[in-house]
Amino acid sequence: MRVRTYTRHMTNAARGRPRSESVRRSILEAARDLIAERGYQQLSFQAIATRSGCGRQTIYRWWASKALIVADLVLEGQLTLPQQPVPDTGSLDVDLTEWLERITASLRDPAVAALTRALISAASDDQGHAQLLYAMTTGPYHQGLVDRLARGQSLGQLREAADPAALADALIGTVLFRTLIAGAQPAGASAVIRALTAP
Amino acid sequence: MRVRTYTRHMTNAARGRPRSESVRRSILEAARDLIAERGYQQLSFQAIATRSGCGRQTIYRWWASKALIVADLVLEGQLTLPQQPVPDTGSLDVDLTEWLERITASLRDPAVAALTRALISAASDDQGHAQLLYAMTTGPYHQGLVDRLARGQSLGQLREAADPAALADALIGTVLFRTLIAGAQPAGASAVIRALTAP
Amino acid sequence: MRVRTYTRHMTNAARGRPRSESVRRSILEAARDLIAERGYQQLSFQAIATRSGCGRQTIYRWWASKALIVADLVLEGQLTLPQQPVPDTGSLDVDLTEWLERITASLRDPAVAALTRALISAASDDQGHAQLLYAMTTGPYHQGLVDRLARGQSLGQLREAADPAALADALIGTVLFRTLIAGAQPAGASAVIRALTAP
Amino acid sequence: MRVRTYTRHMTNAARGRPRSESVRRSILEAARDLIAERGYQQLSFQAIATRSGCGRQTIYRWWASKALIVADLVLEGQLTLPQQPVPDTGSLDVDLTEWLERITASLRDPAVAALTRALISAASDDQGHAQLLYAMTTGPYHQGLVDRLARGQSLGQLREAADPAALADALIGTVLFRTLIAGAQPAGASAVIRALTAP
DNA sequence: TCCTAAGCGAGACGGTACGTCTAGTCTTATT
DNA sequence: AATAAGACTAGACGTACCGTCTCGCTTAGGA
Repeated sequence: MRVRTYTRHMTNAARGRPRSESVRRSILEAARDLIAERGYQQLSFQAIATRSGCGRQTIYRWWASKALIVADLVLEGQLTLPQQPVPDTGSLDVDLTEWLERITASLRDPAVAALTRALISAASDDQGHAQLLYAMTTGPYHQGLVDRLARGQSLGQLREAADPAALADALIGTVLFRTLIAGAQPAGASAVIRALTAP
Repeated sequence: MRVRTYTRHMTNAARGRPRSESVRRSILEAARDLIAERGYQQLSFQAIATRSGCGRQTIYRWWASKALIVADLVLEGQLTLPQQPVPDTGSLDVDLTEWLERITASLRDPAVAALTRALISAASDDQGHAQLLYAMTTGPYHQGLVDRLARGQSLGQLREAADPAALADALIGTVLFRTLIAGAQPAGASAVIRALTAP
Repeated sequence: MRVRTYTRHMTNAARGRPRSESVRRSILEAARDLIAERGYQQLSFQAIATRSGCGRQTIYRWWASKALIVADLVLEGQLTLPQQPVPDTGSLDVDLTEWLERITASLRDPAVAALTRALISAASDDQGHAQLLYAMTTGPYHQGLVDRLARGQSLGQLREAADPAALADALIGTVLFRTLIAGAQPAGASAVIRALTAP
Repeated sequence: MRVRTYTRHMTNAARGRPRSESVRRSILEAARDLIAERGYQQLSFQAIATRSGCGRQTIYRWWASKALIVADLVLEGQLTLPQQPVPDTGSLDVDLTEWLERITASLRDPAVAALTRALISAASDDQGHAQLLYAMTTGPYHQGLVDRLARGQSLGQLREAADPAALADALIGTVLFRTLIAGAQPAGASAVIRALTAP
């Protein structure tokens, strides 16, 4: 991920023609669109170059693999599970179910599903960056979930033995796995919520 | 998967040289070994043919895609999460934790991890066969988990509101997702178990 | 040069799809035309494939380098100095001058010049095949010249000390060098002839 | 070849930073060494820049093509057939044979052969500058040969009908052609000498 | 002493071609 | 027919150069 840009900052030399920001954006946009249209597996450097109108070498110069392009898409915020804030109506049960519904609704959009699936493929593809990509994918709403679970726990809506961070991970994992890989409704997550929050 | 073989049975004509079973097995074995060694993404028809010593066309004749070869590997029982029976010592908490430990232990074997990851990639790759591949992957131990959860529930070790089938799905999903994609320890699953089974 | 075809003959197995003669010819024709149009240096596997309508790999399968394609063009007789028989009117002086004139006339055709220059470039380029290419280039008329010189010598029109084979080489070398590399009229060759044959 | 420098003289403005003579020399030296090591075909602007430590643009600024760099190498005297004076012992036959031996001996040095071959390639490559490059290559010893031949002719060691200039050209052409392109011993030239100078 | 013009190292950019690999399809002889 | 063999078109891979284009820095007059 822009390791070279980082190096530049280190040496603060800034020699030579500066990197073109517009080219960088057009590459990321082309990659995003191609993933949405045909999926991560079909994505190729060639196709990105053709679509974005740049030379193939320009992509190789900045990204070592498809997985790292996907990582940059995440950093750009162009590729995440939609940022769904967890509501707080006072009832943990109701709020988690509502959040779950919103997440699954947005995953019904083929483009969003394709982009998220790309993240999973990228992580599965490239074990060296798996944790990075995983953190990028789940990070944004992990914290929101943890906070909401902890608030519910302090009100006695979640038993003491439950670890909010672990539960948040399990909920996200279950949703993504069921929805994107199994291609099924994430009924399990909803049931888990009920099992956890039942009095 | 072997659609043509099926057609044969229908028309019961069976003219010409019969399909070679030994070739079929050597192809599947070659595919299995190549997945274990280099992963699903790197798997190619070419490499399978070379390794198994058959002609490339023979593979194309019987399998339309890499994903369907993986499906056959599952049918052959050469490619699944290891068949871990859920123990029953009387304590649901202890038994689930034990099962979880065994599963994660077997996933630490790189070959097993690669084969399982291949199933996930194949399902993610080929949406048309996603549910089939998903069922093949999780089927073997899904039922065992459901049974054990139901027994615990009847003994009051799991609250009434929890649906054993949904919980089984969530546990499996969480384990696979965390272990294979995130490349992390499936701490979440363990915590979920504690949260669910705490008195 | 068609080493693999030769191997085929050796093992006389002839398994698999046989090589397409029409493709082979279209490749050689495309190469010949491209050399005539743009020169040997500009010739590329890419361009040959595009022009002949074949896949690039097909060319790599049969020829390891541009130089060897040129060698095959020679074997095909599509690429030589034009086959000019040395006349025999009885006067060595007159006949050699006549032959020289015909050769230089045909080299004034840009296509012929380009093809012959390609042979020289190929030999200069690829030291490993230099002698082969040289023999291919000069072979066809070398013998004719030697014969004519020997006949003249036996009639006393060429001094005894002159070696016909060496003189033939020198004449050809001088013509090609002057015409193709220096881009000048091969006045030298004509003068050498006069010097040699003067009484 | 340094067209811009010439322009400078015309406008006698000479503003801005003057051309660096040290950079110019390091570029020519790098080109010379690379030709000696890997040949003219493999020579690239890129490699010259890397080896000489200058920017690529600096080379493009002053030379339009590889062939013109070679031309400058000749002007610098860094790239010619070795300057072999033609001896004069009184016997034309002996002297020419001696000269021929020296020339071929120096061409046995791979670096000298590579540099000379580069000149031929450059001339063959770039028809626009062919005569220039040819003149640069042969010029230095052409005159020496002509002089020696004329002296021999005046002593009756060479028949009257022979044109010294044309014979010099033929000798040089034969040597270069046989040695550098055919990769063979220039036996022909030696035989031509004997044929010409025999009583 | 500043200003302006040009040379220079560096390196990004759109390209073309390389040589290799794989995908699918096809055409042989053999089994 | 199925099989091994392998040629064929197609196209992606990652690399190397091409020729062009900015950049910041340097080095010289001339103002």
